[in-house]
Amino acid sequence: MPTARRSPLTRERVLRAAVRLADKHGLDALSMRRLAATLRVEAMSLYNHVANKDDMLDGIVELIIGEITLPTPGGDWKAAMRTRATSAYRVLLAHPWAALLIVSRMNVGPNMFRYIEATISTLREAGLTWAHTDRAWNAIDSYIYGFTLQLQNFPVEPGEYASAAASFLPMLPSAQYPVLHEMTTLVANGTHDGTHDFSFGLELILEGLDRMVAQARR
Amino acid sequence: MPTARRSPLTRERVLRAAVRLADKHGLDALSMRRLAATLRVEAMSLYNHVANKDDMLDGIVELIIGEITLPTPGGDWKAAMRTRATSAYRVLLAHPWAALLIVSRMNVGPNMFRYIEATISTLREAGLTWAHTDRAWNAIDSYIYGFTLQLQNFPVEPGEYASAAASFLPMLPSAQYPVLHEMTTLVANGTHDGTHDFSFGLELILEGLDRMVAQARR
DNA sequence: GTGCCTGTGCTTACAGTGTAAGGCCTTACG
DNA sequence: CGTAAGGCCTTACACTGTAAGCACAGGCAC
Repeated sequence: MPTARRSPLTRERVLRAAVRLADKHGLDALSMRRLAATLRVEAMSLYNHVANKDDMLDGIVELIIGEITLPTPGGDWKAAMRTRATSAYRVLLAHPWAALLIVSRMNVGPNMFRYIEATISTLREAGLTWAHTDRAWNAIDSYIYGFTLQLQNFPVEPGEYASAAASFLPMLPSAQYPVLHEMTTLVANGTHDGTHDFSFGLELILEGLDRMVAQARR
Repeated sequence: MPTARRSPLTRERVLRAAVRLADKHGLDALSMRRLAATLRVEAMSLYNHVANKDDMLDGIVELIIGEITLPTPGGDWKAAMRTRATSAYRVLLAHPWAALLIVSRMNVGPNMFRYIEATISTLREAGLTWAHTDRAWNAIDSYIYGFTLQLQNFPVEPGEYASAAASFLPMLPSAQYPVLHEMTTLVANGTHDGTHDFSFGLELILEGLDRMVAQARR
């Protein structure tokens, strides 16, 4: 008698389920037992498809790196890098666990390599030296990851900045923190919106690089 | 008969021991039981001085934030921000667990508030609007944390970049990753050192802000 | 002194973690 | 049909954070 056959586990299915679980319930909820449960399987069965938990985490990072739009070398390098950065930013927001994993482990995989290759070849074709390419790539990524992490760590929904600021004010006596107090008051007022702006710092960096390129051409 | 009295536990002593333990053996080794052991005490005794592990982690972040040199408002704002950034960078390197903790939790405490106050008042006195102050502060910190995390995550000691690059080369066939392959070859050669450079991106951001200030003055 | 309260450190216990070791059962192939 | 391989399972272990409650000390009021 054919028992109700479930489709067999694969590395792919395990990783996709892991991404779904982390997206929905956060990185802390992503334990081997819980992940197994979502696949209607016992924890140890996962180990037939991933070497261990670290391998699984590496796998889901690789998966979502593949979601980032690659910059295309050869055209407008600034636009390409902007596209890349905002795409990465969007992907990191869609998978709020990802930025932390990326910055806390070594990521080596085809998707990551493709991502790097597209990035540095774009910068090279823009006319940057090897040294500048390396540093530019690093500066942009530092900003992307740092910005995203700070944003996600900030436990206030956009649209609630004013009310959150108001509730923070009592902790910030103006005698000790005059400027911080004033800024918080302005946010509570609605005079200053206080929202984070990803493109601000990104453009600062891109424009700085642009000047470098222009200078090198002269 | 007076038993050998050990000095009593305090929050201060607990937190300092936690910093020492994390510095020496990493964040993963910082468990309540191990921390208690270094103080010759049982794990549960710690809970008389910290509310729980999260509270303890918040405490050690506050402690090391206090180690950062504050920027002094009023003088050369760019130099002040540079000093602040490099001091923060050095502190984060001295406590390799810190950056990850900072970007993965809300930090509220007097040291953190003082740090923010000094930062934004310096930027305000430089002539930036509230909006620009907020964004500038955020951009700089994003870069600091992102850069540090990427650096610490990169498991190669400075001085071993060349040999590490050489051992990576086989993973990077030039057919698929021509530019990445070439850059890695140059690092293996010693032609390009491949080291990370904190000040590169920092100066990009500071110069961008400088131009904003100049433009606003006109 | 006695009684009491408070605070500090301890023991025990529980639910949850990653994963090593090994057993069973289905499938594929000779 | 017999055998081998592999996927999934159970069991077990060492470790985690921390709740509950005990033991004992010091300080205070009387």
